[in-house]
Amino acid sequence: MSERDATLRGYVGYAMKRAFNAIQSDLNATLAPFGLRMITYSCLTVIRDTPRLRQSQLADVLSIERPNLVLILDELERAELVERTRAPNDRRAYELTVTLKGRRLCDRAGDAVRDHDLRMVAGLSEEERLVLDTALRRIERNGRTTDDRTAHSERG
Amino acid sequence: MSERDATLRGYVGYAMKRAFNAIQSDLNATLAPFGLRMITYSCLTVIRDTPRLRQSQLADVLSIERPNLVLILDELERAELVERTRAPNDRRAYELTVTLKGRRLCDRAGDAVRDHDLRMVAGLSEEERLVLDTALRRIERNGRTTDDRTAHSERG
DNA sequence: TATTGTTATACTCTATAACTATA
DNA sequence: TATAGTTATAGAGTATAACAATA
Repeated sequence: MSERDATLRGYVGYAMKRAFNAIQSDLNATLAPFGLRMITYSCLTVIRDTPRLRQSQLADVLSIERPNLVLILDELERAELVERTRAPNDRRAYELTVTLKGRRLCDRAGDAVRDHDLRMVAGLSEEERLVLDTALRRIERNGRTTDDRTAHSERG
Repeated sequence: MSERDATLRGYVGYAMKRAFNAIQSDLNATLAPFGLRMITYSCLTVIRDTPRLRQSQLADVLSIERPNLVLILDELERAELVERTRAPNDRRAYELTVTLKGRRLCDRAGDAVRDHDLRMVAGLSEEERLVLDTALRRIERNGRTTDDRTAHSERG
């Protein structure tokens, strides 16, 4: 049974896209009962873990553009999971905090997400999971270095 | 230096998203000089590799919806890389073929994509790359089985 | 009736420019 | 002048319903 995407299967990028689609789909199904999506769960978690986090810092951490974060935080605030409070020293900025309700939801959703994550790597040995994690970090890093290369060659 | 996304870093899915973003960004930069995107390159390659491929089959192979494929093929046909010809036995269907121009572009772009793919896994040993590939396939497969589970529980 | 390709449409995600209020 | 958050907007990518032609 020769697969029609045999050539593409030779690329790590193709396998990665298919694997990531599987994860994304299962994760969104996992989070839907909590009224969360991938990005809102990610924001909620980072805010809970980081005291006095500002919007621009959160955008940096999650590699999303500042304008796109605004609507996400509006959504979390409307759901009473997160609050924006003025920073005392800089009246331009907001400090982000989770509400009690937000903390509780984050905990419960976190359990579900951990289950989901384990489900996705089921059948892989502990060592294989370790190698996978190493490889993914390395690929992310390789991407940053080729970013630089591209930026330089575009400038000159 | 405690990272603010430490909790998220514990998930394979989070590492995968970041790694895939890096790949996607580098791949699109790689393909832009050829006038191609990830999806158009994928279509071009599968069509070149598969004689008498039909649109619905291509959509199945690449897991994209039939309506979305129409515009992609319009784009490839406008660029004179691919042709739609009526299937002799079934006048509803089209058979897809690459033109000579399409074949040549696919070859040249393929070289660039292979370079890109190797760049992304630079620093990983041959064994680590093998484990990575195994793991990604496994995750994709795990996603399909939880799809089934979801579908069943949704039905009853 | 079912299938192939198509149209129309809508929703999410992402990216950029320009604005406001502060610094 | 530069920065934090915001608004408006536009481009991808993705998903579904409904249609015409054909099986």
